[in-house]
Amino acid sequence: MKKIEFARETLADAAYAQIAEGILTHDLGPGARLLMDDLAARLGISRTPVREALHRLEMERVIEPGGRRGYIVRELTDAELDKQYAARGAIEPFALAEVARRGGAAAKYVRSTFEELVSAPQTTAMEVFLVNKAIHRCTVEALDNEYLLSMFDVIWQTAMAAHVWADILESRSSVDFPEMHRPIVEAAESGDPELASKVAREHILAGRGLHSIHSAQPVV
Amino acid sequence: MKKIEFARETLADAAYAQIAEGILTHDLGPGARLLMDDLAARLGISRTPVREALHRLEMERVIEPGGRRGYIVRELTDAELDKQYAARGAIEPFALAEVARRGGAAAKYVRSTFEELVSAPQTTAMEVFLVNKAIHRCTVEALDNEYLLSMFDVIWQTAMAAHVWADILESRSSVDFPEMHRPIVEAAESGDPELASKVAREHILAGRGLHSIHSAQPVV
DNA sequence: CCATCGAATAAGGTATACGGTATACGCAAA
DNA sequence: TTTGCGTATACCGTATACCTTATTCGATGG
Repeated sequence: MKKIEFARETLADAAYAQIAEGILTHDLGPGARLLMDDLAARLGISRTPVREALHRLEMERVIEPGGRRGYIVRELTDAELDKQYAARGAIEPFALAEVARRGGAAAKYVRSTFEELVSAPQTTAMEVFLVNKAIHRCTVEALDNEYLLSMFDVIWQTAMAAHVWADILESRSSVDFPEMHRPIVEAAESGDPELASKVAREHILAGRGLHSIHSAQPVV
Repeated sequence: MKKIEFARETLADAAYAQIAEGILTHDLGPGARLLMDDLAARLGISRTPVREALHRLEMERVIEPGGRRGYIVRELTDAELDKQYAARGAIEPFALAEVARRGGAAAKYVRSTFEELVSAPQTTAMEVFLVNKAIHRCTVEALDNEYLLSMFDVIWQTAMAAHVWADILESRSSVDFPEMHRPIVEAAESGDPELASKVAREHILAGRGLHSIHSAQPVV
């Protein structure tokens, strides 16, 4: 059941969602300049909520100030991807190990979330991104610690700007996303924190390798 | 030479700083209700920059929405302190271990930052907070990874609302803040990631214990 | 005294106007 | 052709007005 909460949604929230979607789907590609007046005209609303949405995206490091003229959609370099994956290394093994240590409800939560997500649609870049994020996020959610969640989100929000998700999708014939994550779930249920930490670290290392595979191909 | 950059400060930035200071110094105590119109009048500016500042503090979890009426300054419960310290456990041992692994410039940065901070003034709650934060933050800064830094800041920004820093200060006769952190620096220089991780974890555990000591005293 | 209803008020989201600053453009002089 | 200067324009931060919604308050009736 999906609770209807759109009565609480502000124009700023809607603007944020629209701009974020544009970034993820390449409508607003890397390096694109976002001017609040233009976006306001395009979205048919005033500048105020657009300004808020842009500030939020800035805080999430999805965009960066473009001098005196608006914002620029950030493009993640290889070096920055390395940093993202290093940061993932700080939190995801920690979280998975803790889930394994606790077992019980925490592990069950990871399992049930995974089973729901296995059959979720993954035909667009956005869907791939959201499912991947959700699978990893559930291992942190299971710990019921808002700080850990925010730390996770710090990384994954910016990952939105990593257009490599669409690129990985292009080579999907060689990548089975749900099955790649099954070891995560099994580790969560293992009761062995050391094993869980190891599985998470290896998964992250392998994930970074997927990006490398793409980078090795010529850009047309 | 200090570059003059105050021309870049907006009223929203100034409002943020003022409100944050009020929260840390108890002028705006826990549970206090912040209404943007009141604050605007008090600060002598319009609602717009105040609104921005409040949103920023909200995102940093220093304040939370108070239903339809403004924001409430959050008070950290014991349970939430536990979560903060757990989250610290994810990132600070990771960072210190990495500094130890790298050694060289990273370890030197931690040492030099520490030596600067040892003699920094620590007579007010704010000063104690800032120095403590800076010492721990430098172990993350040394890694030059903005994601790790943001993860660190996610925890420590909210810690601003932890008024226990002033309380710990009251019992300072039994706490030597700089010396408490010297093992951190030595671990950074040790070249031993496992040792560094252990030192960080123990330091965090001991730090949580300081809060407990306070909580055990009657509240007058 | 308590419950209900309508009006007033409080508070915030949004639209729009104003002003400041940086940048771009056009023109004249060297 | 290049450089410098003045003007116009672009863009954003801020102030203020307007509108909506929720809450509070006061009056009335049972």
